[in-house]
Amino acid sequence: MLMKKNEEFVQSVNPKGQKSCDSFHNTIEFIGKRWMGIIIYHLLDGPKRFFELSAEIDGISDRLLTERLRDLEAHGLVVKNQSDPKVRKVEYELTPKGKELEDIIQAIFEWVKKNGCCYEE
Amino acid sequence: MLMKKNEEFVQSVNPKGQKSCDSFHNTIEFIGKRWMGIIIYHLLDGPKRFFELSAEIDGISDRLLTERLRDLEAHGLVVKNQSDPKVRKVEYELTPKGKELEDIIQAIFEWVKKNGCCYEE
DNA sequence: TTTTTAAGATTACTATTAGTAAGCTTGTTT
DNA sequence: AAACAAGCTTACTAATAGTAATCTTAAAAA
Repeated sequence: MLMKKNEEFVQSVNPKGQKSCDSFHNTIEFIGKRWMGIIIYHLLDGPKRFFELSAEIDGISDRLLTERLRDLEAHGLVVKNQSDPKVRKVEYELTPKGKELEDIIQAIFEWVKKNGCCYEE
Repeated sequence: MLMKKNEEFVQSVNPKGQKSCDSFHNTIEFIGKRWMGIIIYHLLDGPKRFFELSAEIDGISDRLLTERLRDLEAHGLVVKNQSDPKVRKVEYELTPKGKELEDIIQAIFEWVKKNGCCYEE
């Protein structure tokens, strides 16, 4: 599998026989949180205001948009820009680290392009 | 953003001004479900038995492993092989469609490699 | 000037999803 | 014959998500 392509990522095996891939695990679970991918996807366009994200992302609530943006901030993937605190203009922008998530989003796009949707309700 | 790289994916905008990207949305939410990525990652090694996945994936419960495998089956990403129904040997294997998820997993690996872990508790 | 509206949240509550633990069935090992 | 293992399923609790209402402050409208 991918380990062959990236020798650096050959996984060690712990005493229980489990692969130790905590940072991979943590990352995949973090960016896999509900709405996370879509938010990142929309931020790849450039900095956006809260209400813009809210309007563009169909179905997300203010509560979860706030929560996810705080998560992203806390992990250094997004910065919150509020030039003048007196003015209610807050912009959220991907950090360089956040922008590098584009490759992941791109890979998902490619998959969908080849394989179509995998999920319908 | 990525739309520039993939003209096919230029998004249309619906009357509410929302990007219409349902198959992308559905897919990202599906593969972003808790444990999904890790399960796919472990299946990229080749076909595996239930107890092997259970042992390799630190912290997953039988209940959710079953549930996720059923999800994956239902969406054609995994097939369940049980050569002889009298023998309790069940193997789960990625379909070609499932194997193509490797690029996504790979992209996450690359990100972690460059940027380190984004999440710790 | 008073009223209304909008941005960017927070709070309270319900519903859905995940985690924990036990149990079930059938075949194999001791 | 008893104990154990694979692959589930069930019942229950905890955590996360969804819905809706509310809040603050500033600017726009009346």
